Amino acid sequence: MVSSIPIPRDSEAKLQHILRTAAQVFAQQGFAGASMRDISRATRVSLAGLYYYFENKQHLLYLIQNTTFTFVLESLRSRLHGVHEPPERLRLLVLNHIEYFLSHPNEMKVLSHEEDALGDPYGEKVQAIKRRYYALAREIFDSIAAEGLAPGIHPRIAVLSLFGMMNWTYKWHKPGVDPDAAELTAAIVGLFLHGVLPSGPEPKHMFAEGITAGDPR
Amino acid sequence: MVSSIPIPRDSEAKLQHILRTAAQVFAQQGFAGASMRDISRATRVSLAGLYYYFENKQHLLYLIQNTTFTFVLESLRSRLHGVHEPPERLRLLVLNHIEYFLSHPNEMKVLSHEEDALGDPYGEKVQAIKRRYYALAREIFDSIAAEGLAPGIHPRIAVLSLFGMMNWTYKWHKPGVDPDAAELTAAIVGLFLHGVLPSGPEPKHMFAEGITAGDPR
DNA sequence: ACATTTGTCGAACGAACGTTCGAGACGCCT
DNA sequence: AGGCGTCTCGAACGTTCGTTCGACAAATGT
Repeated sequence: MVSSIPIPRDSEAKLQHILRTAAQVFAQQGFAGASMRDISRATRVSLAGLYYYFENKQHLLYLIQNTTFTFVLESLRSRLHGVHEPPERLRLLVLNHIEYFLSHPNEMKVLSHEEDALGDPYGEKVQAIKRRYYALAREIFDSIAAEGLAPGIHPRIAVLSLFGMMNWTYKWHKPGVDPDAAELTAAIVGLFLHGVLPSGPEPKHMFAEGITAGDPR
Repeated sequence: MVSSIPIPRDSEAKLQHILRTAAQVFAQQGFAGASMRDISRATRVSLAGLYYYFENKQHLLYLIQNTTFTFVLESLRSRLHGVHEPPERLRLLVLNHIEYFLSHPNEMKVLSHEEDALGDPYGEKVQAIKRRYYALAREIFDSIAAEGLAPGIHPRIAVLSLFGMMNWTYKWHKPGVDPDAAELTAAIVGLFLHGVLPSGPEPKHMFAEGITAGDPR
């Protein structure tokens, strides 16, 4: 199903309308699976008219990915400004990511799902932003790790696993059923820092091998 | 790049050859982005000849997903047989998943990436296996949670985050550079159960072993 | 008033798509 | 030898693909 918002007159606004709608189509059908005619139909812009706003189909995908990724990255930067406590910076990273994911699911799905779909005039530019984003996350993680890290944790694996948790949400999160951004952020940060097991001051009896808990059914 | 293994004579073996090679093509170009002619070229089977082995393109994708998923699920079942300690069962779940991921990256990428690409004669069947797989994971998690859980953890989110960590690996894991299945499994299980921060009685001065792991990238 | 820029689109292009058809080659039974 | 499944494929079908072209209306500048 496709939105039927009246098309704005202004040109810049119309481009934004096309990007939003195209993101929806790409999210539903995939980049290769969606045709320019599908996008023409969804946007109510004629097939030829679309090419006034971008050079070709790949360029359209690039515009979606670039504006989305740039916004997420800049939004994170501004949120981090003036915050120096490493755990809070981590929380802001996850919150920023998840909030955008839940409020712009189409764009984020396109960003996650069509990572390799972009050829190499455009592909390299998106990769560059991605690397800056990862580097920032890695920086935040390292400053947390400086205060002490669980033994045997590779930083690279830890950070990529965190991205795995965050980016996978688009496959399962149902708005209204699953928790909202704040709660989901708390869950993921908690899981990432402390895991699912209680790690408090009293570890009770560390799990002895022999214990067989009752089968849940 | 595409393999050039001599084509086997036996028919069942040739089907397997087609499934393996097609998985490679789908992994590289996506399901919608790969044409039957691409698969014909990669398998060295004529375009028309392919249709002796399956009804249409969707059916081909179904065969790949179904055989892969069935194998992973059955392989896990047999590994779990006779093992009753919840933590070890969790470890086997992750190990089985990661091992198959690293040894059959094309098939697993197709499984993760083309989840919705299947129309509804076939789609429902794959979904059914996926639900059984998730239910098994959820069962294992619940038996772990029965021994005590960190406060504020939703079981559904925890399990899906675990899948997120595991399934995201296909986006970043480089064989020979990143850790092998055993090590990656240990990292993910550790992360999932205890998080990245040192748990237990001594919160500080844990300068442990993970320090040298420079990020190759 | 007029020339120019900015948007918009119907119609068409050649190429590529998934699928089908009929014919033929091969091995195996009687 | 002859018939019969099994397997293979060149050639073609109709459809859809991304993209281009030229025409044209409305706004803008002078």
